[in-house]
Amino acid sequence: MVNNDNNQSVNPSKNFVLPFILLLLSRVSLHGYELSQKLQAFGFKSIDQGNLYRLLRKLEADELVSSEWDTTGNGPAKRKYSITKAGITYLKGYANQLETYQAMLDQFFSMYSSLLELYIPSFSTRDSIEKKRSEKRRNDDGKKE
Amino acid sequence: MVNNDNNQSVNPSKNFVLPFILLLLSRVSLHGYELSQKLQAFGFKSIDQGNLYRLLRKLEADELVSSEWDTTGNGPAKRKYSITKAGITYLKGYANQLETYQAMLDQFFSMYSSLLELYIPSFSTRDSIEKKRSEKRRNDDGKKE
DNA sequence: CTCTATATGTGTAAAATACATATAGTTGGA
DNA sequence: TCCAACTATATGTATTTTACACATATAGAG
Repeated sequence: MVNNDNNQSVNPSKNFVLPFILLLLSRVSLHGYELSQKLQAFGFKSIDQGNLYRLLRKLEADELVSSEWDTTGNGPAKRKYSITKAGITYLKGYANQLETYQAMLDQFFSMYSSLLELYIPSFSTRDSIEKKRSEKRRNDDGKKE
Repeated sequence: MVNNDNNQSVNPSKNFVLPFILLLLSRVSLHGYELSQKLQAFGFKSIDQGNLYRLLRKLEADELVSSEWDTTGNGPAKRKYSITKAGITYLKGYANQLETYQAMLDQFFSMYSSLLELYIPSFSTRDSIEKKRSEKRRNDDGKKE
């Protein structure tokens, strides 16, 4: 059922990996094990193989993705997953939720940074990370204009 | 026990509200119901009253916060919570985790935006929000320099 | 017969959530 | 003054979901 209601709370932990899967599939069709690799690149360290395949089957049952067998190439047939129109709609909805969540994190770190600056002596690690982030933002902005 | 190990995964859902509580208390001591209100302002829509007080008691048992009775003012005595040194340390650790998470969200939206631009016709809402965010970032960066 | 790839069963612990109930002091009105 | 309503904190309990882990199964390709 994958949570098709509108009661998504501010906490995105209900299948957090799901929007990333849909996002990846929205760009290009992928097999299960390819997805597993891409998700690791996203920062998901340990995706259980069995649970990933199970989730994909559920997504297909919910018609958020579709699949067809890919018999080209070596080895056994691979199930190639693609996103559906409903999947894109769902992805959009999930993205809106994540946006709220991202805003909360921004707010958190805004307060957190000033806290460190004011009250806590040694915060070099956090400071350097925040600096990197600012630089990345400038680059991102630059690309857009 | 509040999760004092180092096995925090990339998914921050284990008591997501907790770092926000610690952050709020790191600035000023607060009563339970004040916290409840501030958390709502942060974006937490529904904090169960009983569970919040229960969490605060647990945080005190774990010595991440301390409390004393505040008998000034009207109404019954209020328990005034303050963060402890261990609480600040814990907050720092949690902030590092949230940072990883924030980076994932940034990556997500970076891909998501370009996806919308390339493949999906009407995305004005999302676009305007992303524009606002970019502007905010520029302002934030400006303040730092 | 081993490797790759997909698939499903099962169990457990933690987490999220909800609702009920309890205690006790404060306040305002009949 | 008594009582009801309100504020504030506190704890019990139940349910469902989530996360995670591990085992096992099928089946084609080489």
